[in-house]
Amino acid sequence: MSESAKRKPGRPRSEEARRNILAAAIDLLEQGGLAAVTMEAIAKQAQVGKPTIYRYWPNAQAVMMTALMEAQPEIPDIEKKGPTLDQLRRHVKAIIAIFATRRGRSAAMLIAAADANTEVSKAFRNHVILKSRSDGKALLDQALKNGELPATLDTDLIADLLYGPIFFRMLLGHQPLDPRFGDALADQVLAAQ
Amino acid sequence: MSESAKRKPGRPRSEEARRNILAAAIDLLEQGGLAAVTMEAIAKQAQVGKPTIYRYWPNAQAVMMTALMEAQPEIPDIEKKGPTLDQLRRHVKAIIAIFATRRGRSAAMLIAAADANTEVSKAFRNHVILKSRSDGKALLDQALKNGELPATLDTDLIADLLYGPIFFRMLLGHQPLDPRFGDALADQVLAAQ
Amino acid sequence: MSESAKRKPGRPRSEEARRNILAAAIDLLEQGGLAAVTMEAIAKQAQVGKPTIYRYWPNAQAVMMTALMEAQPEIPDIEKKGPTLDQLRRHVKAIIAIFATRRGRSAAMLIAAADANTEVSKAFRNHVILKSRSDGKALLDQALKNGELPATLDTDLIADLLYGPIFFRMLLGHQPLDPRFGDALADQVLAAQ
Amino acid sequence: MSESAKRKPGRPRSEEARRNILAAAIDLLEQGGLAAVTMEAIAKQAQVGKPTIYRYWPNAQAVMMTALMEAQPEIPDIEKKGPTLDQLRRHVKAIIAIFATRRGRSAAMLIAAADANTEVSKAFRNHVILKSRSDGKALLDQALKNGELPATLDTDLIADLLYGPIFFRMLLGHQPLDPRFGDALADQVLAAQ
DNA sequence: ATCTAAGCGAGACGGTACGTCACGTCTTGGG
DNA sequence: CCCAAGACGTGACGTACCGTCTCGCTTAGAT
Repeated sequence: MSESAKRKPGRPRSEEARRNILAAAIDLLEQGGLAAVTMEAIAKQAQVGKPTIYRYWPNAQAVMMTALMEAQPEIPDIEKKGPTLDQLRRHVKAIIAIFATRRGRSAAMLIAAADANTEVSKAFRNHVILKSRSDGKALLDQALKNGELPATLDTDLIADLLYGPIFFRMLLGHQPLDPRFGDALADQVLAAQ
Repeated sequence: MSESAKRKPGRPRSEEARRNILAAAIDLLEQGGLAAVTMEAIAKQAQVGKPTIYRYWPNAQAVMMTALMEAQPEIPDIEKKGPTLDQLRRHVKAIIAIFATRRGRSAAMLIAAADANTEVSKAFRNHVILKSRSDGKALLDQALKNGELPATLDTDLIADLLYGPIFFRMLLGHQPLDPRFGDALADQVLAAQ
Repeated sequence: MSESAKRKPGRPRSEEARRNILAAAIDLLEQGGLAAVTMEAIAKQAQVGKPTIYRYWPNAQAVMMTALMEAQPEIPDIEKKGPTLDQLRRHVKAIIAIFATRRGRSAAMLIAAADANTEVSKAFRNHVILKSRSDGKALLDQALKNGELPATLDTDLIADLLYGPIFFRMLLGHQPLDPRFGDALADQVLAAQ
Repeated sequence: MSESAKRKPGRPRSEEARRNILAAAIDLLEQGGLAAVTMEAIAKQAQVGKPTIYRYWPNAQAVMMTALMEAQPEIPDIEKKGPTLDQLRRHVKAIIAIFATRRGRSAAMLIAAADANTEVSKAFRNHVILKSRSDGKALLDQALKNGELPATLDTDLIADLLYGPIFFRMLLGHQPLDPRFGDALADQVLAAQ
C-alpha cells in the first residue's frame, strides 16, 4: 500500500525488444519447427543482442514457452446452449482442434522436454494446460449443479481423464486425434457417471 | 536360386560394438540424464568410432531408444489371483512404478520429442507402450470373459484412458504419480463399467 | 634409429587447412591490421571451422605469430663486398627497412604484447629477432677475424645495442626510423670499437 | 564585458569521479594485469558510470596511461657524488629497476600497443620515457662540461642507445634485465666515448 | 595362401549454436 | 549539464556436438 514502488535506477528494459523476441520465436516456430528456435536465430530475427535475451530467459525453450503463452490462440467459445454435458463434449473437441496444430504439438513437446521445475515451466504448464482445463471444470461444475453428474465426482481426476488421453495421442500419434475421438472420449468418461 | 545366405563380402559387423554402444547409452542416461546421451559421449564410453554408431543409427535419440528397448526392465509379474479387475488394478500400479523411474521418464520424453514417423520411433513406441498395454489388454479380455466388464467395451479407448493420464502426469508433474493415483484411476475407469 | 616413427591413429591433420589458416591471418593483417586478426575472421576467411584453429593454436596472436614466421619475407641479401663493417652497416639498414613495414611493426607489437613464456612466443621471438641477428653476428665475427673489431667484443651486447634502438624507435615513434638513423646507429656502435 | 569566468552552465565535472577512475585503473592493473583493465571493470571498481569514463577518455588504454602518468613512482634520486659517468651508471640501473616492475612492464606494453598518434599516447610516451631521459641527459651534459665525454656527442642517439636495449630486453625477455646488464650497457655505450 | 571388400578405432574436418564478456551508445531519475 | 546505473545492439570469445571424412588395421569369404 505504499506509494513507493521503488523505481530501479538505470535504463529500463525495452518492451519493444521483448516483443520482438517473442514474435521472432513464434515466427521461427511456424517456419522451421521447434528445432529452428535457437537463441542465435531469435536474436538475428528479432534484431536483438543475445545478451538481451539471456537477461530475460535462461534458454530458447523458456523463450518459446513465454511466446506461446502470450500468443496463445483463444479457445474458441463454444455455444452455451443445451445440456451441459453436450457443451463439455464440444469443449473437448475444441481443445483437440487446438492441440492438433503445429503450435499445439510444439507446446506439448516443450512441456515434455522441459525441466518441469523452473518457474517458466510451471507457468507454461499452468497457463497452457490449466487455462483450458478451468473452462472444462466450470462446465463440469455446472453439470454437477444441474444434477447431470454425481455430486461425488473428483474433478481433478476427471480432468486428467479428459486431457491425458488427448495429450497422449498427440505425442504418440499411435491413433488419430480427431473429433470422433473427442466424442468417444467424452462418452466414455462422462456417460457412465 | 540357392538359399545360400547371400552373405556379403567383407568383415561382418561387430556384435560386440553394438552391445557396447547400447550399454554406454544406458550408462550415460543413468548418470547424466537424456542430455548426456550424445553421439560423442556414447562413442567415447563405448570405445567405438562415431561412424560405427552412425552405421546403425541416425542420431543419439535412436540409439537411446534401441538401448531402452533392449534393456527394458521386465514388468514385474502381478499376482494372478483374485478378481481380474483387482489384477488390473495391480497392473496399473506396476506400470506407474516403472514410469516413475528416471528411465521411464526418459522413455516418455524420447517418445514426446522424437520424429514419430521414423522406424525406430514407431518400434520404440510400440514396444514400450504396447508391450505393457498388451498385458493390460489380456486382463481386460479376461475380465470381459468373466463378465466383470460389459461386452461392448472398446479396449483401445480404455487403454488410452489408463495410459494417457499416467503419461500426462509423468510429463507434466502437476500432480503426484503414485500408487494412490493408480487406485483412483483404475476405480474411475473400471468401476462404472 | 628406430624404423618405428609410430604413426598416430585417426585422420591426419589437414596441411591444407593449416596453410589456409596462416594465409588468412596474413591477409587479414595486411587488410585491417592486427585488430582484424580474430579467430572468427580467420575461420571465415580460411573456410575452416574454429575448433580446427584452436586445435593448433591457443589464440589469434599465436596464429599470427606462426603465420608471420612462415611467411617471413627474406632479409634481402646484402652485397658481400668491401669492408665487413660496411656490410654490417648495410645489414642494419636492411633490417630497419623490414621493421618499418606494417608487417614488421605488427611483429614487434606481437612480441611486446604476448605472454613471453609460451612456446609460440619464444619461437617467434627467436625466429624473428635472432634470424636476422645471426646474420649480423656472422658479419661481426668476420669483422673480428679481419681485425676490424677488437677481439674482446661481447656480441650479445652489441646485438642489443643494434636491435634495441631500432625496436625502440619503431614502437615509440618518437624519432624517425630511416636509413640515416641506421648509419648513425652503426657509426656510434661500431666506429669506436 | 565581464572577465566573469565564463562558467559553463550545468553541473561541473566531478573531480572525485576522475580520481576514482584513475585509482581503479591502478588497482586493477596491480591485481590482474593489463588484461583486467577494462572499461567495465573500471566503472564498477570506481563506482562510476561508463559514460563518465568515455567523457574523459576514448578507451581503457588511455585511462591506464593517464593513471600511470599521475601515479608515476618517483625515480629514486641517485647520489650526486663522484664522477658524472658513475652517476649516470647509477641512473641507468635505477631506470632498469623501475622498468622491471609489473607497472613498468605494463607501461612498456601500453606504449607498444597504443596508436602512437593520439594525444594521450604522445603525452604518455613523453612523460614516462622522456621524464627519466631528461635526467639522464642532464647527467650527460654535465659529463660533457666536465670533459668526461667528447663534445661532439649526439645525446639523442646516446639516449636511444641506453634506453633502447633496456626497453628491448624488458619486452622480449630474451636476456636478463638486471643491474649487471646496466653496468655492461653503460660501459659499452659510455666507456669508449 | 593370397586377395579384396567391408567394418573397425581413432580422430581431424567444416559447421552451428552455445553462453559469456566487453565494447561503446542509449536512456532513465536525480543533483 | 553532469552523474550512477544499467539495458541496449554488436561481435568475438572459447567450447561442445554435430555428422562426414580419412587414416591404418582387422576380419573373413572368395579366389
